[in-house]
Amino acid sequence: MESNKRSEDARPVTNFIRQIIDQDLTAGKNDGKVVTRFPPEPNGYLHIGHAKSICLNFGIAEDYHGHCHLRFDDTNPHKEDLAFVEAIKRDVQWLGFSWGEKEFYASDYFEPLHDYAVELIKKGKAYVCDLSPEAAREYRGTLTEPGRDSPYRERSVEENLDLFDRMRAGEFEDGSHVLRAKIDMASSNINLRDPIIYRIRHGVVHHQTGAQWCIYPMYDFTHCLSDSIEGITHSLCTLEFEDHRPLYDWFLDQLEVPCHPQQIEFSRLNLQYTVTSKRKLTELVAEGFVEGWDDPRMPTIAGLRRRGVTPVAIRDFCDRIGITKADNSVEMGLLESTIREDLNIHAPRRMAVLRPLKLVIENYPEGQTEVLEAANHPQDEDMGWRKVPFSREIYIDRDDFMEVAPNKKFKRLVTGGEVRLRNAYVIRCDEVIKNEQGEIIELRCHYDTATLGANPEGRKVKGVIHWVSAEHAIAAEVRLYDRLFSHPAPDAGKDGKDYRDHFNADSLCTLTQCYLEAGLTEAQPGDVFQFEREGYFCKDPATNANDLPVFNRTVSLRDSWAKIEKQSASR
RNA sequence: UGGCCCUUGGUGUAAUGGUAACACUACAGGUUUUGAUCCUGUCAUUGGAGGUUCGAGUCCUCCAGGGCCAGCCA
Repeated sequence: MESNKRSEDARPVTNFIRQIIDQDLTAGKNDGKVVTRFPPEPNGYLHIGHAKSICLNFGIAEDYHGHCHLRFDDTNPHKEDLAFVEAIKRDVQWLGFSWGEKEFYASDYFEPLHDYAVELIKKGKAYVCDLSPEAAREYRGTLTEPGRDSPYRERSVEENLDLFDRMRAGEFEDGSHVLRAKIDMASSNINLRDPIIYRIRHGVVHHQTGAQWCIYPMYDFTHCLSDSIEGITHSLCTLEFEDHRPLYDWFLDQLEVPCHPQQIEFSRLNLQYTVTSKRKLTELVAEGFVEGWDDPRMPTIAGLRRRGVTPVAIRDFCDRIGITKADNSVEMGLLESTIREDLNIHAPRRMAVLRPLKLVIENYPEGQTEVLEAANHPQDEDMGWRKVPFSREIYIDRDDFMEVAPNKKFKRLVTGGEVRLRNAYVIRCDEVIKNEQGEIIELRCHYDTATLGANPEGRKVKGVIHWVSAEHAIAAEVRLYDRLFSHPAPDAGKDGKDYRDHFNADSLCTLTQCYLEAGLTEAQPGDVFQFEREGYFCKDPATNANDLPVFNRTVSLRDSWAKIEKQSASR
């Protein structure tokens, strides 16, 4: 069983929110209880930015022996879907968090919410407004000019009660009436300029409440009251809700509520070369830039899972990025680093040739097969050993051979040179066979029989390359992924460009003629291996058009040779 | 030209008036049957200017830069 606890020597995770909670606890606030909530709207899949919030909320609940509620913020049936509810639950669970019995829906509270609205009306703090959306916008004013009072602002309590009843009863059309809080049309905070708390929505079937309602409460009204009803102590949300906090507090101050949770805001995650906006991810799916929400290029939890990223890596990543109020731009390298760290420890090693080049060992007997032993992990004996067939004809990667070494640092196979075949023998290349176009199609080599598990005498062989036996290898498709966008901040919106303009057309590279070590036949969907010298690869749930197994590259190995090549190329 | 918020190495964070710490990246070495892993070392006087203080990344003032807000979205 994998532990989701941080290692002993790691410094404990702390942040300004945990410090506030610590202070609240010492002050004896909330009877010493800590209750948080993760409140997704079921209108899309969860992404890495949500993971930050999930780890924060569930992490705090765990560490303070409290609870974290999973609450679906389902007040806008127009955009929401039961399929998203299910996907969200699967993803939170997969990340390793459990909400137990604490699964809620804002729609569970539609009746009490309605009663709170009535209470507000009775207190003269809310009114039904007949202004059209366009007129309302005009009355609202701008950032620099105050708004004007609605002509319907001074309706009597009785009239408001009657009108609100009739809104609920379905007497009015969409957009014709709204219920608004009566606060201050001149406030410098636009959220306080008599915000709408109920709107009319006919003809939509809500995934939880069906056709029961034709009026739906707005976020600001719903959220604070849902928090209060559930006894949330700390309501953690992202920075864009900072301006809403006065409204959050206003509703709770006006109404007879069970408790007054504290809203605390933190900055959302910005991850370079991708987008963490549900709207944009929705568009990428809808417009066919990717194959779905779980496309391995997507920063969604489902995409990362299909890519082979583990929950441990994601949680570690969330620990490392921290929680602050500062705008941030996290490098993809940090995520990759946490992925590699986890996979390096846990992924069994295999050999796979992605761009095959045939190699014949001339002094190896035809028809002979030898079964060699290979360690599943070079540093972890407990992961055991496997058997790898070796024969006269093998495949190596095209990149591992050059007729002439480009520089003295090149350690792979060259004409007349020697190299170690990983887990096998040292070979020497004697001859290069080319086709009519001059392309290398085959290598003729000799092997040194004395070099299995032993170094050759009198000489040093520096290079080690991987291989597979041609006769025994299994054919497969391998998909290599690169960053989704070619710009570190694709959604910055500067220079008049749309994030779509930065889409990386080379984000998917499909290799259809790969050969894998025979034992990989038994790989199950979701299994992750290290293909030595290449990277980490995850077996995809599906096969390709030719019914071949598919492996997705989770992340490449760190590649210092590529750096050397790049440096010498730029010189 | 309104209100709210933010600013510590390339990046993300820590330091809660007392020697600027950690991780990632980068660079330089070492080990290695993965150019991986692992190990060692190097890289910031905290946006700017004043002020308070024995002492300021931390407190105060001003300035600069950045973010968010004018959905019947959340």
